[in-house]
Order: sequence, then structure tokens, then C-alpha cells
Amino acid sequence: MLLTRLADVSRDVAATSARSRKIALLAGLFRDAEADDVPIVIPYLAGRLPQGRLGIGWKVLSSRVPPAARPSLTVREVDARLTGIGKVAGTGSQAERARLVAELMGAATEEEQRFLFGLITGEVRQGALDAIAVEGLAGATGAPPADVRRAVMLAGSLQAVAQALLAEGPGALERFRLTVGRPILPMLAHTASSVADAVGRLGSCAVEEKLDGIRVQVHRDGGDVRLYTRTLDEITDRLPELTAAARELRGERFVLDGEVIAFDAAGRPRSFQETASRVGSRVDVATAAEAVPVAPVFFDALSVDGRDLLDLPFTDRHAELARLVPEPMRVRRVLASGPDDMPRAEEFLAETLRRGHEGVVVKALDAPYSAGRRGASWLKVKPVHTLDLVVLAAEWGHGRRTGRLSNLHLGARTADGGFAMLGKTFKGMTDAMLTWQTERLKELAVEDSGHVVTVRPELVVEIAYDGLQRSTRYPAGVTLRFARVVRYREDKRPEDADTVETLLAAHPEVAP
DNA sequence: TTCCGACAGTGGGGTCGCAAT
DNA sequence: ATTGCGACCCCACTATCGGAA
Repeated sequence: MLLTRLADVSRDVAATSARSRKIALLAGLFRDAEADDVPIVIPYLAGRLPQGRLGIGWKVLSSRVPPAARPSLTVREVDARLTGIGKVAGTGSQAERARLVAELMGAATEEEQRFLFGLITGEVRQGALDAIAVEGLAGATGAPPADVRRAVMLAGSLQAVAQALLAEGPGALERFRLTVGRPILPMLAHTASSVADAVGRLGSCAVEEKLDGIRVQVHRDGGDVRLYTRTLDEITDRLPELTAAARELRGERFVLDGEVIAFDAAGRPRSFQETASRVGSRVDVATAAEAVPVAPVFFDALSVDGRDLLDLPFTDRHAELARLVPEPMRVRRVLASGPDDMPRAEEFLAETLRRGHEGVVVKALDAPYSAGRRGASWLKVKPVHTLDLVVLAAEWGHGRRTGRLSNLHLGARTADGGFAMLGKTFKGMTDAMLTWQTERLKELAVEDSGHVVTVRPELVVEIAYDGLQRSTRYPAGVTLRFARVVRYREDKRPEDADTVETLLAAHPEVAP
């Protein structure tokens, strides 16, 4: 396939907001693609390079090269050239790298140059990622969209399914079944505002503790155990304790879903940062494991003894889980069916928080496992804190926020009458708020670096956040986790804002 | 006709580990 | 030795489209 075709489609997809039109455009593209183009076309459409980092900076890219008059590049040739450039980057020959980039750009038409520039700088945004591509693929091959979607979830990869579909047609979908040893995309949860809200929406449900660790999918086939993260990266070698734990379980062949987390000597969960650091360590695993041992806590069974459990109701899957996994290695839970059980569910949340955990996940008992989807049958509930903070600065936004001040720098009052920055947020703003805050902050501006606009600290904003965490970046030694704007408080003056002192007092376990 | 589920976009902080300085 | 940066971890929220109700 020619690059010009891909560049044109990408431009047209970006230009329309109608999903149906995006799907039709992608279907047309896939009809013209060969199976061998797929490993390149799929990442390119998502704005990703299969090679990952290339070592090409803005400096190299922004030197203008006269475009070719006629398109000649194929996607496979582009991919091969970029692979070559990546190799040169590894040897550190900057001049050679620049020469190869110029050569590639010189072979590209103006439209193709634009596409390649966006691809390499990571700025391809066309409003179509995997979900739209799945629909397009279904349209191109005549396969039912639901079947393609399911195959992608079970394969854990759009690319593999696309390649098989284009090479063999819809019959190829048969091959994509849940297989022990091959990870599938995990089911995700929506957010509910309270336990009452969640139970009210779901009816008969389980209320389970939500642990603040790393999601893990455990596959065991006899003595062979493999561990995968939420994005299906294999982390088997990093967590020998989990491999050992999986071998201790009663079943010989299974796929379980759970969380890996580090506990302290008293059995309380360690901070997310400590668990993440441990799970992220790859070099000296033995030392890391000794310093911060981790344990698995399971909450679902996807396959047991060769039986695919995905379509069974949660009640049945949990029964299988309970058969295989002893209590301490299972998430704690209570059942609830309606208003009468609400006090028990509320008390369970309170107790879970006292035990140091994040919150609860409320799960419908009759729901199947919706791999790869943010199903409405899992609802997480976490306590939300709020603060009144002062806007210290704001950053110019990107994409659809270009020309508006978007990312706010947030400060709390300090004892000496100044402000300490606690973090940033771009979340929670409506378009109307973005417009309003851009005007208001421009009035308060004292300096514009082109990226950050510093303002007089006068505007008070109410911020919601999930908790405090340690920070080496910010002066108070802490930062807000998942900060988002609730509303502006024009009725408050900066001297009414919260102080670092009261914030630390509210989270004594994190205070430095 | 209205409602609501699913998506994409817009980025946040921390951590590890590699490459460049 | 430091610093910069990508790739993953965790993640909230709004706007929009289009099918469901």
C-alpha cells in the first residue's frame, strides 16, 4: 500500500466528526490493504510508530526538505527506512540520522510529509483509535462487528485479528478463543458517587474491596505460569512470589484476574508508589523482592480446566475462583441485593477504608466478563476530598484546547503568607469554563513564557482529589492524586484558601 | 424525541531504565 | 554522575455521535 493512500485517509478521518464516516473511510482503506501491510498500517492509524522511539528530535524534523512531486513511497518502505534511522540513532551518528530523515522526507509529497511529521512527533489525532478501526475492519471484510470486537479482546491485539481477517476472511475469527498463556484485555470499571448509587444501579451485587496496586492476569498451564499487566505486558520475571503462589493453587490450568500489592509487616497495604516501584523493577529482582515482597489478591476466574468462563454470570465465575483460591488470596467482599443491605454495604466500605484500602468495586452478580470494555456492571466507589486552592499559573492547551489556558498550577497557603504549589490539573473543565478562565487569567497575568502564563495569586478554585502522595517535585513534599476542578469560588479570596498545614493534618500518614 | 453508552481527547504524578550530556 | 525522555503504572472528566428507549 502506498503511503499517500494512508495519509489521505488519515487527513479525511480527522476532518470529519461523524463516526459513521470515519468507519467508512477506514473500511475503504482496509479493503485496499494487504495482510502484510497491517503491522504497519494499524499502528500508523493510531498515531504510533511500531519502532517506538527513533531518536529524531524537532531540530532534525523541522529543517524543511522540498517535497516530491509524485507519491512513490509504500508504507512498508517507510517502515523499513524508519527502522534504519532508529538503528543509526542507537550508534549516535546524528549527521547520518539527519541525512536519512531528509532523504525520507524528500521522497514524500507535501501531504505525506505532513503525515510523517505528525507520526514521528506523536501528534496524529484523527478521532479514530482501535474501536473505530474494528468497525472499519468489519465493514471491509464482511465480518460481524461484534465478532471482530470479541476476537480483538481475546487476542489482546487488533493487529493480529486484522492480519488474519485480511488474509483469510471472516472464518479466521474462529481461531481467537480464550487460551491459557495468551492474555486478554481486562474488564474495567465505571465510577459511582456512592455505595448507595452503585447498589441502586446494579441490584443484586457483590461489594468488593478495591486494592491500590497493579492489575495482574495470571495464567497457569501445569508448571508454566505467566503474568500480564492491564496493557498485556508480560511481567512474569519480575514477580517470582506470584509465580510460586499460582503453583500452590489447586487448579492445574486456569486464568485468574486480580491485583498485586505490597503489604507491610502489620498487614496493611503499602503506598501505591512502593508497589509500583517494586513491580516496575526489572534489573535486580531478587533484591527488590526481598525489600518489598508483594502478594496477589484475586477477584475473578476467566478460565478453569480448559473451560472458558467469560460468558458465565459473575456468581458462577466467583464460585470457581473460591474453589481454586483460599480466602486470604481472594478479595474480601459482601453481597447486597437492595435497600435492606445498604447499611452492611456502607459499613463494608468504611471498614475497607480503615484497613487502608482505596475503596470498593460494586459488581453485578449476573453480568458476564466484558473483556476490554468499561462495562456498566462494575462500579468503583472511592472517597473524594476537596480543597480550596489558588491558581498560581496556567499552561496553554493543545489540540482542541489550543488558544485556551488549560492546565492550572495549584497552590495552598503557607505559614509565611505565600503559596506552595501542590500540582497541576486540566480535568473537570467545561468548554465554557475554559473560555471564562482564559479571559480571567489573562487579566491576572504577570508573565507569559509562551507555554506558562504566571498570574497574580487571586483566583480561588475548588479542587477534588483522591488523596495525597509523596513528591520530590513540589516544595511541600506532597502532591495531590488525581486533582480535578469542581468549580471556581469567586466568593472566596486567596486568604480564604486552604493551607499546607491543614492539608497535611488531614493526611497524617503521608505527611513528610 | 430524549436518553445514555461508548469513544476519543486532554493531560496529571510517579517509577524504571536507557541514552545523551 | 546527572539529566532527559519514553514507556508503563495509576487515573478523571467532558464532548460528541449514534443507537436504544
